[in-house]
Amino acid sequence: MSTNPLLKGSLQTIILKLLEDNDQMYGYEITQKVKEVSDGEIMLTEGALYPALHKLEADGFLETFTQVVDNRVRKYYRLTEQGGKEVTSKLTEAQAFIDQLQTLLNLKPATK
Amino acid sequence: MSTNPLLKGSLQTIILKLLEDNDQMYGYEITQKVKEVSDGEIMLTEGALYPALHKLEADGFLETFTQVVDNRVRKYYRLTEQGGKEVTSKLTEAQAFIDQLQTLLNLKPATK
DNA sequence: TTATATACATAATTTTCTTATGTATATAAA
DNA sequence: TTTATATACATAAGAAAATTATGTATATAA
Repeated sequence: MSTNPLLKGSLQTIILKLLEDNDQMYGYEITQKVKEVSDGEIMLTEGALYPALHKLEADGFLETFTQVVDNRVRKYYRLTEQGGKEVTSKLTEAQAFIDQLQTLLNLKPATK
Repeated sequence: MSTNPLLKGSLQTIILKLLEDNDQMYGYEITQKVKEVSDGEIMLTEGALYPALHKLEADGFLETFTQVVDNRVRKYYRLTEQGGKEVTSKLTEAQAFIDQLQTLLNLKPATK
């Protein structure tokens, strides 16, 4: 439960980037990966994750296939070609945002 | 206009930080300052700004007073003591968020 | 048998924006 | 002179994107 209001807006970008690095992932795996990489600080809630995945699929950025493992269904997501382009675009946007925010908040790391 | 979905959640922090640096500011002045510092890339809309200011005041972080300049009313905002503490808290949170996001998106500047 | 982990999903609600609209004065341009 | 732009506030309608709460179902550890 990230309780961090600043997470708003960055979820799609995080999902797309993970799928660029990992080729194919299923929802639960994404939550665990984010938890792991963020040292437990960012916990994706299902109520945010699944609708976000569905929207990215509806927008044509992700495609899916299912697989049964241990009698449980996993729904895997993979980037489409359009999704691949979208990652680049979203990452550029994210970098610009971070730069602007750091400038506005005076959080720029000292230039060396 | 900023159209940047990543701005979501950072507006309050931006306002509080500006008021930490500038002692007292009025709404329109804040929009111009943000525009200036961000090289015109971030345009605060009134529909976002004024409700945010009102909420920060209702939460006890800001206090107000009005002044008439050239027959036009300006509503100035200033940090309360509680607001002063809130800035520190929000900035810490913002820094943590930026760090996590950069890690997740592999945007960390190379460590030297 | 009970709690926790794995795995999906949706509904109700809240927060926080965008867009549109409204009021009003000052000043520069046509 | 009247029209556009800038200054200055505000709110309402609607959309986007979360949180919180539920719900279903299986596997495994206590």
